[in-house]
Amino acid sequence: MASPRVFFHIDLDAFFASVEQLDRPELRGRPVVVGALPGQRGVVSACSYEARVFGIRSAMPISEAYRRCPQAVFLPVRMERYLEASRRVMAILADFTPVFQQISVDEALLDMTGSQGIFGPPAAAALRIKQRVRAGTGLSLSIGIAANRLLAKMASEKKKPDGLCEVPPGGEEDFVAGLGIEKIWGIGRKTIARLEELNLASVPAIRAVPEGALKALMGRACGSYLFQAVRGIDPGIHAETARSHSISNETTFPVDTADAETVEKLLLELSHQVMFRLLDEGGSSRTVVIKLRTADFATSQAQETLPHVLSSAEELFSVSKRLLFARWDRRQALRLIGVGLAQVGPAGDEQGELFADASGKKKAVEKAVLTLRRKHPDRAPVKARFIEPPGGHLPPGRGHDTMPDHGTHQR
DNA sequence: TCTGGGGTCCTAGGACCC
DNA sequence: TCTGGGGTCCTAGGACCC
Repeated sequence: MASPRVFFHIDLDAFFASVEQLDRPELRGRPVVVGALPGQRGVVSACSYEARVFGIRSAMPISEAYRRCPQAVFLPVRMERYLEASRRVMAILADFTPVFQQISVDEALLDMTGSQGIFGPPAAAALRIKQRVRAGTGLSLSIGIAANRLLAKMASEKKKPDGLCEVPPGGEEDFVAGLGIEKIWGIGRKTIARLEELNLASVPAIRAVPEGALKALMGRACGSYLFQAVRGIDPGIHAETARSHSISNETTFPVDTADAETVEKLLLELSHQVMFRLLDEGGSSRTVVIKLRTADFATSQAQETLPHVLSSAEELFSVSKRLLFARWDRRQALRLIGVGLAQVGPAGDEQGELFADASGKKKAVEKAVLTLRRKHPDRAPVKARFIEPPGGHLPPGRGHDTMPDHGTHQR
């Protein structure tokens, strides 16, 4: 007979802000907001619990955060540092089980099924994890324990910060019944609004609806998801199976622009960033995606699948440029542009062949650029024709290369 | 409130093939 | 000339999460 499964969901508390407070003791006990700086376009990436007292939250516009608490310490995102701290925490967590899934910079899922013989009851193991992470890194975290990933995830939310919450075996339905629907993972603003319209804005109300009716009202996938989630059944969040994925980089202009050359320059840089990441992970893709957001915040995407695998940043640039300029109504200023690759899979033989002949040279150039970027991550590659004559200057705000930002919520 | 950046999964319609 | 049903690939958009 199989023993009941035991999952731990680990969530680092106010992660980015906690790392800043760790590095700078004078910030401890003070409201700290990590993200855009006041005056810039952007949002809160993470904030300390002291800042939350003022109503500051992740994803809030920075202007709003400043209005609520001008005396807070506003800091830029130092992703390299957070990634380093994250790696140290994850290494400790991985010591506790071979079945370990990192979900984001500040979250992990541990399958602790059958670990009782080594660590004792789940709660005792969880306390050991918290102690070891605190001793090893100075960071605090919250742990949710349950029989599946969905419940473990919702449990870790419940007692933050520095919390421990266990859903006892058999207590699954009661646990979910005690939650507001906004606490259920996967149910966001739009779904709540729709459920309210239908007078179904509570767990018991949703439970009373048969699965078929729920699917008819909310759509097949959403209905089926809701039916299971309100009963504490994991509909399959965070599957382990590796699938094709996507890689993208996007940037909001400091000021909206309708200048083609400015747009093109950024597009070139984004193409390099994306291709760099593709080569770095040894992936390949045939599908180019561009994204644009106009001054009125309307956002759209266009994509094109090529008959062959992308072979260079130059090619990515030329395809994305064609797509973007076909989409862009030049009377409208742009707020943001993005470049991405979809359906990224492992690089196969087709790529080897491709690089072996015609594009071998390009690939060599690409590799050289990659190496350069590793050595000088602060410098963006610029095409010769974009380099300004002596005395000229590079466009503002585009002079540096950023690591991908891994999110906002409750860091 | 004047709204970042990086992702995932789902849907619906059209093209094309058998 | 009008008619199937199923499958795959592609595109655009939407919801959600960190």
